[in-house]
Amino acid sequence: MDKPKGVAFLLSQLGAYGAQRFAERLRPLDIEPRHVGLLRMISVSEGASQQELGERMGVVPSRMVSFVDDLEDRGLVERGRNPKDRRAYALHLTEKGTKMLRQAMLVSVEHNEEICAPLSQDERDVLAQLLDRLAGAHNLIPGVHPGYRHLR
Amino acid sequence: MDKPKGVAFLLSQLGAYGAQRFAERLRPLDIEPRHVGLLRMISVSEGASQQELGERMGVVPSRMVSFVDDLEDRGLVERGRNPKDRRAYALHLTEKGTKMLRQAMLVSVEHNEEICAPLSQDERDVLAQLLDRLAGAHNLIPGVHPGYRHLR
DNA sequence: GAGAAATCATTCAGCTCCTGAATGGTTTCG
DNA sequence: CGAAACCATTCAGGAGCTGAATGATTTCTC
Repeated sequence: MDKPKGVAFLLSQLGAYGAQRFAERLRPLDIEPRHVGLLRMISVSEGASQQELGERMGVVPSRMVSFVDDLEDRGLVERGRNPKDRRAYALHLTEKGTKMLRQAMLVSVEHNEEICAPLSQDERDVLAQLLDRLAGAHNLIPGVHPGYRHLR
Repeated sequence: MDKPKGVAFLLSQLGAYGAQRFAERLRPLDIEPRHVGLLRMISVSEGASQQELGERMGVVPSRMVSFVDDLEDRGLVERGRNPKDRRAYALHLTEKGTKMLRQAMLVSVEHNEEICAPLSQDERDVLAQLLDRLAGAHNLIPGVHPGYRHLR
């Protein structure tokens, strides 16, 4: 009765489940998964404009506005002015934002541990390597995906 | 510079990407990924009620209504009356629905092939086995996940 | 250098999706 | 029989996404 499920199907299932669990784990920090990537992106690209970041993450400008609004409302990022170009902002993390990112990274590690728990260390390595190959071959960049309705 | 990405992160990325690609492949059939699971569920549970199916797939009754509406509008399923219980429907596929499911399964196989293309057959087997272990250990049932906003 | 074109951020209307609380008809329980 | 449980449905409310405008600024072009 149990047909062997395809890899693509399993990836969708596990990806969706993992994202959901990660969101739950982040709840005490009052942020969501999508915010973590943005925080991280800002931290490695201090002073970038919204559009620069949006491009790298595959997020259209109008969406970026509300993402950054979210983080600014929480006091995690600041929209600084760029003296070279007064149209664009120069985004950077506040102190609170830096701490928050650090917290979120810890949560992320815990979460990863939970997901991998059923596997031995060797198996995790094998899995990580295979997934990395797939991600590379399909040109996946670490970004914020547009919301999408999910799974069969 | 390239930190090794966690398994959980890769799963989310690949799951999201795969779901998106699958949706694109289904577009010519005028259905979406979520419909495929429902068609499949109905086909293996002929005459089940909406609530039965919803329970197995983790979908609340009010959502089920519109899912079934979608399929009924496309002429793929019929809401038959259950003579034993006139509150509940007895859902079953129309002939068109059966054909559609068959088509969708073909698309699904193609899609899986595309996702796995970068890997050798042996590697696919290893990957499938590891993912299956994870899915089992985390109690994932093949269902329609509630929509969720995705990825950092 | 002045006017035209491109660029950055923003707003907004319109759409889809999801949830939870009612509602009506039907069955089952006591 | 009357009360409670149950199936499907509707509906209002909220969240998220998109694409087309808009205003401010910069860059291009002659």
